[in-house]
Amino acid sequence: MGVKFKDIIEPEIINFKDLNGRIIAIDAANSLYQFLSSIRQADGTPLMDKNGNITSHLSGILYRTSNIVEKGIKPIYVFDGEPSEYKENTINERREIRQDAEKKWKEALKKGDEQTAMKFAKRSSRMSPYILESAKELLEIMGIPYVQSFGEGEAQASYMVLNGDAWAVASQDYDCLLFGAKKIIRNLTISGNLSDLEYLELDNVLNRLEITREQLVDIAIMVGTDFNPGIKGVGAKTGLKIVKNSSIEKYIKEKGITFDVNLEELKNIFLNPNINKNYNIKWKSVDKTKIVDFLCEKHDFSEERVLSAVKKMEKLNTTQKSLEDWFGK
DNA sequence: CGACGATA
DNA sequence: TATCGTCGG
Repeated sequence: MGVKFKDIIEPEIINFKDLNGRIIAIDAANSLYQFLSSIRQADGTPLMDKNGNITSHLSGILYRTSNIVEKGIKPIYVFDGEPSEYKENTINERREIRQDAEKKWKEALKKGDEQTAMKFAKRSSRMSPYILESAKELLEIMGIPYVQSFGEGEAQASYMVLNGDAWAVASQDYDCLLFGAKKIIRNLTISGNLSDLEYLELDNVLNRLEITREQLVDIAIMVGTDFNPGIKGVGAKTGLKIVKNSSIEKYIKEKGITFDVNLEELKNIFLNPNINKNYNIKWKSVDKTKIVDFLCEKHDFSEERVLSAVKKMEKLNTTQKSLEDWFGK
């Protein structure tokens, strides 16, 4: 879900042109979830090949990636590793929501209520090992690099920006601000009004709010994150006031609030995440034979459509870093 | 979500 | 050229 910062964040609107030549670290889990939940038929059934394998995510990766490559962007997909033990409650909660949604989806299908069916089908989306493996296989064939995180993908992607290996992180969640991503892009999609990409710079966010990243993390912990439930009644605006006029420590002491986890450890999930520093990034040209075999032969995609996406992919500059990333700001 | 054809 | 509706797998 991600931390609820909407009330204190003022994103800039940018255009695809502003990303020309840029390396973007894409939160893979975030993208895959979007594809799985939204690429569906009217009754909520995902796209599938004739063997019943889900292909919605493959469709999403193929068409979105080829589009952004055509626009001069060099993508890197960053996959999640092992979740923190602090995330257990969130994971269990999500599983229950999914299972409940699946039940309601099937019930609505029996009644022939497509709208309700679709609503619950979207919520039933599940990230299986097959989804992850097939996504990585497609990226390899497309010549798009991906990085396997040790922990949170957003933490890894944020580090990659800090380290100069990517220009920005693309994710719908604001969590990468907590992980220290200097630049963040939301709505990196081709649909939408072509120019409603949201852009955030961490330093601008902190300057405007007149707080430090540590204080932003404190706000998140009070609002609630994937790793802790937060404090009831504290939203982003209240949290901001607390860190500016007082502190999270003083506030919980005054209110007699106790966390059932160690506060410093919770902060460290964001401030000192476990990072895989041994990654290498290389763009290759798309393998036309393999992509046709994988998508058309194995997964029943239309060859005509795949080839037109392949054509867009051929714009990819396969040098390791773009000029902008060597010399740019 | 994004491709593609229809429509104007 | 822009917007809409339906299909894709």
